[in-house]
Amino acid sequence: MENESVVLPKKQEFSSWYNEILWRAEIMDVRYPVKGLYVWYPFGYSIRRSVYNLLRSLLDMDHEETLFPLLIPENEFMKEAEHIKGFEDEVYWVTHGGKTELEIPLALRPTSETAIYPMYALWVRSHADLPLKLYQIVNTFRYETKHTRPLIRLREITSFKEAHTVHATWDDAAEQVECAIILYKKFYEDLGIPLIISRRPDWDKFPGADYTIAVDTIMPDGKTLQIGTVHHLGDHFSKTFNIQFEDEKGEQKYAYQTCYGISERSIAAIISVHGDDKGLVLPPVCAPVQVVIVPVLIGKDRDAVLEASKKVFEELKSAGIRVKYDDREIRPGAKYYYWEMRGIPIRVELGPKDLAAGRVTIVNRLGLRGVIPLVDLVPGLSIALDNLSEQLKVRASEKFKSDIKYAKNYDEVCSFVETGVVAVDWCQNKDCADIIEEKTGASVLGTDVRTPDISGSTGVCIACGARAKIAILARSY
RNA sequence: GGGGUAAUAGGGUAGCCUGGUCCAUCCUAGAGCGUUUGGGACGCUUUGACGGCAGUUCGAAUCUGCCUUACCCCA
Repeated sequence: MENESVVLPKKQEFSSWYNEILWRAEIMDVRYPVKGLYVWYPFGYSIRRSVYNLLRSLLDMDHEETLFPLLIPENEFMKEAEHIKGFEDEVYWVTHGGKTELEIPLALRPTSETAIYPMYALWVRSHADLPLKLYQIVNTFRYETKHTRPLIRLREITSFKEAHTVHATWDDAAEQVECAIILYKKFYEDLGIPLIISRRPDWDKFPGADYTIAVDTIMPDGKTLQIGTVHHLGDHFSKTFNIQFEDEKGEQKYAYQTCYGISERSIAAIISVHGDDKGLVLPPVCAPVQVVIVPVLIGKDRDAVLEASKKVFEELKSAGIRVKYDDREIRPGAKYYYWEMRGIPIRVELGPKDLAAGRVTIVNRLGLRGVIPLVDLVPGLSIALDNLSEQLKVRASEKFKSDIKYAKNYDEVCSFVETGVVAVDWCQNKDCADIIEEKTGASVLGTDVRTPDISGSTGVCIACGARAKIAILARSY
């Protein structure tokens, strides 16, 4: 019989499952004595590192990495009116140096536009300097007043990847927005996370942006999680920060900008989308350990098994597979549970029977068993890893599709929204959105939805009957 | 934004009203020893807590105030 205390809550009880898995799989320790700040365990941090390596490798094709200061002087921070309005309630201020009150208070960046753009004003001189595409991976601070949650709603976002680009024309910037979306699509596709890509309604766009495109995924409880945003900033910031360039004709012009970000919510998405009742499930691409070797040590073949396991380890390691050799003095079964909780994609078992047969037994994280002859070790495991990646992707996308439904009337909206995401026809009018949000308890995520195939649209606003477009309605984190 | 409830070992609880043998308990974790080992082994020994700061008192986990944090309800 399974002891209840060692079993994870079922994934259906998402909230307790999530909190429990964070410490059982050693991702985050939530006991740090400041609200909304959490500690990365080394294992969690190693996941973070491999996820961000992937993100870096995608960005590095077309961007350069940089690093700006954490502190932003009040006068710079206060320059862009819309931007301030969006953030002023959640900024931490540094007001003292030691006991001396600072002449100009310093903000802990809630995001870095106002840190970066004064420098961009110095760096951008001519059209030859454009486009400028930089990014940084930093911590940011927001004084969240509600319900903080590890990796999801934080007072210190520890892993904010923010890119900031500058272009000569509005259209060039718009094109960059599309490039960023493609980049994020690729990133999440590699991680097997399905996306809703949509344009945020005007009242929900980034403070100071022309428009915002967001990528969301669906959590196990049917709520959406925003896991990336791309903003077209127009020339709002270039005018306030005086980012000008000389064009081919020698005229001074204001530049157009974009910015786009991804945070550790991407890791919350990996945990939540792929995880199951047994624990974490990591796609091979971001698993800090892709293969764990568990020697099965019994009786007299002990030394031979140990030696063979070590050889397997060396072979996989030199083939570039991230592999772990677990030779702890505990029973093999305990190791199986241990590594399943931590989401390791493939377990290699090697015992006396395997040794005699010249093979290893492999079990992937979804429970698929097989054997690989020792002579085929590396190619065999590469295939097994690829298969698992594919299996995860398919599983996630099937669940995702079943979570989105088109609703043709209020009754359907109200019932569908309890468990998932709803597509409705909406006329784009704020008044109608207020009515819809009021009646359903969900909010408008966005329009111009690109990802899911939604059929059945009537083209008529569910609230007022005017001409309408599909909008996505959801409860969200 | 408004209201409520709570905080005891790594986690879960009892004790609090009625201040005083309080060495409390269950699970887990850590240390040590022995027997084990193809899906979470077992036995014995041992470690570990009253959220923080003040106050009342001979004496505070227990009473009072403030702070912090968490959870629930309402807008």
